[in-house]
Amino acid sequence: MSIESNTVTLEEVARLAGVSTSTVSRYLSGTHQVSSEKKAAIDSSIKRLNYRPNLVARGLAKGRTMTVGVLTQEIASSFFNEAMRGVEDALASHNYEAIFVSGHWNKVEEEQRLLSLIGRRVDGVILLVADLDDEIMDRHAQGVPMVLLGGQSASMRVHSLGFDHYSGARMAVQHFVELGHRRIAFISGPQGRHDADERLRGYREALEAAGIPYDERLVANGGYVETGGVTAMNTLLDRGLPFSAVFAANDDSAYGAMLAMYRRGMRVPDDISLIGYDDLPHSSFSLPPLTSVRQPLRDLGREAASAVVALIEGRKPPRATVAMLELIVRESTKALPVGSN
Amino acid sequence: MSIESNTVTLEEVARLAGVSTSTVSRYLSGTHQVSSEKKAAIDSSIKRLNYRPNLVARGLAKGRTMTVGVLTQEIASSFFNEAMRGVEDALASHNYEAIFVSGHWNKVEEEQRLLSLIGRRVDGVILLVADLDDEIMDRHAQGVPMVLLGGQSASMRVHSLGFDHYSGARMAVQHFVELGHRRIAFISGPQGRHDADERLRGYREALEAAGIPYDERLVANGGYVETGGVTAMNTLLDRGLPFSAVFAANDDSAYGAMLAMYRRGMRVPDDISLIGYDDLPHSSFSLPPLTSVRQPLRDLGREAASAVVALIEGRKPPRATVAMLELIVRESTKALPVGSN
DNA sequence: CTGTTAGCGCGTTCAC
DNA sequence: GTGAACGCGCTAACAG
Repeated sequence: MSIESNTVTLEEVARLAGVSTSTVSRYLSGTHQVSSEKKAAIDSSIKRLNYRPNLVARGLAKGRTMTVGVLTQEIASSFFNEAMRGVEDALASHNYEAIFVSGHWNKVEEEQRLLSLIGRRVDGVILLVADLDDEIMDRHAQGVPMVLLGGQSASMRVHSLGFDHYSGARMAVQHFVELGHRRIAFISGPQGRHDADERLRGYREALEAAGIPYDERLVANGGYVETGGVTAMNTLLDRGLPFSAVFAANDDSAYGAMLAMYRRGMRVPDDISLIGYDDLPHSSFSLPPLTSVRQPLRDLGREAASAVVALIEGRKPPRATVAMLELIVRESTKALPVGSN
Repeated sequence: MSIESNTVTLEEVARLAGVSTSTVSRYLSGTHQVSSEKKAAIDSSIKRLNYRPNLVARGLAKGRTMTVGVLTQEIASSFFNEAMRGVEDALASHNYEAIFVSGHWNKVEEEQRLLSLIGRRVDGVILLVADLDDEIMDRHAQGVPMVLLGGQSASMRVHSLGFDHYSGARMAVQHFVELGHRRIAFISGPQGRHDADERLRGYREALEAAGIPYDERLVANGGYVETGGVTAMNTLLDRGLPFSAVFAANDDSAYGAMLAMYRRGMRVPDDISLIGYDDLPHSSFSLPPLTSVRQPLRDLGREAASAVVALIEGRKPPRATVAMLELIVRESTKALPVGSN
């Protein structure tokens, strides 16, 4: 029978075990040897009292909390899920723990949360696609090891782990080209956001590399969201220019595009081929299952975690092992019959 | 220019301002009046040193951390998103903050995370659909105010805020009945899980209420996941019994069902009508947009938060205001032509 | 109103 | 190996 109350302290454990608090502390942290008789006494004492170390006190005493804060946008988005898993995994293997807070795509809130994390004295911070200004990141990175995952900070203090959006976009377009498509439209993401701009650039340069002139009338903004995808697809279709393929800057806008086509009675890939980006879990189950560019989110999360830990421990973060982008080919793309177009 | 270092303490602020630490502390917490000259001195001192209170030390001193821990399953799932937002909102209005950790649907991990939260001395805990045994919840609820959102604990100590899965299921089936359907299949969730069982019960009793005999051959397990939905739908179809409508225990399995039909060239709702449960954000964009049962997740999250705060402050949690379930009718359901079936 | 003195629970010297 | 004493940064009595 364990005794109740959550306010059992190390001191009580020590008293019951007939030893000093230092001994208990040492035994718990495993830093020193402790005679086996005392070990036993302490063990049973801990069990009887149902003792749980007070992490707050420990944190204050050691000046380290063994936890890293993760600032995400929407704490629940399938996009972030994989990355967070990677972060948790890697952290756990280093005996650190992650706590999550969310910024809700709002700069002000984001900074608040970041400050709160720092106030909690987390040992490090991982910014999962932050929207923060470089200057702000830089300022706060003075106080705590910080890595930015999925972005590129100008600050020397923050360790950036970017995604290669440019190459991913090129892969997608190139796949269309290989299938014989030449009239390829693009549903872009939010202008001004680095990742969105890079994907657009990839689209343009892949076209160029294939000797296909860039035509801005074949580009419409989808803002990375489903409704935007619907609108963009309608815009594209209404402009009346022919195209046989569409590359959407992310899967969500691709879903929207599919819905727009569905409403018009058009079929993917028979009428138009479609490729998305991010390879969300759902993309295996859309109608039809969507061809998409997959980023090794989990691995990237792991790397981010390893990087903070390295930073925390005063080492320099390992060189990023270039994670491989992958085009997951499903059923939304189809070769263009020779001679058509 | 603010000075660097994150190790600025209250004491340094006090010294620079020429006052005692208590005065600074009091000014910061606003518990006592402080002369306006000192206020100014402290303010400028804080600014110059770029002081941030050490929340760890504060937590130790006060015995309260002003934070509640939220244990979720998949930290990033659209299902939990709304609920978490509600939790954050309500908590913020009470000056508490939320930190999230995830149990990954794994009992062992779940308990670990819970212990970690308690070790961090959070003032309260919200279990967002926990898988924990009643006994374990009960044990830990001794030490900290605990509310279970989306479940029903046998423990008197934990404040349960259940969802009304039963009624939701009845709503769905009843809608089918009103549309003239009588051969209604069901894709069930994981057997043994309370919510899944309740949805099944709702399905059965709604049938009964409509004078339709329950036929277990019209039920197949989808396990709440897409792949399960595919399998279940195939099973149902392969059994050869006629049915004109399918109620899936959640949206994910409904998506799977749609894919299975798509593969067979069947159309929703022309060949078969379909209703899901949870009304995930994506359901507005599936092909066709899915009719689904929506739970007021955000409101429930708010209630959970208000309940923990009440518990923490020694009040008794307000009586749950019965949140309304809603059937969101989209395009996956269709009336059966009179005389058919 | 404000300074002084004690802790909060734990890790960590420093002696033995 | 082990205990005593001190300190982490802050709040909370206790006296003015």
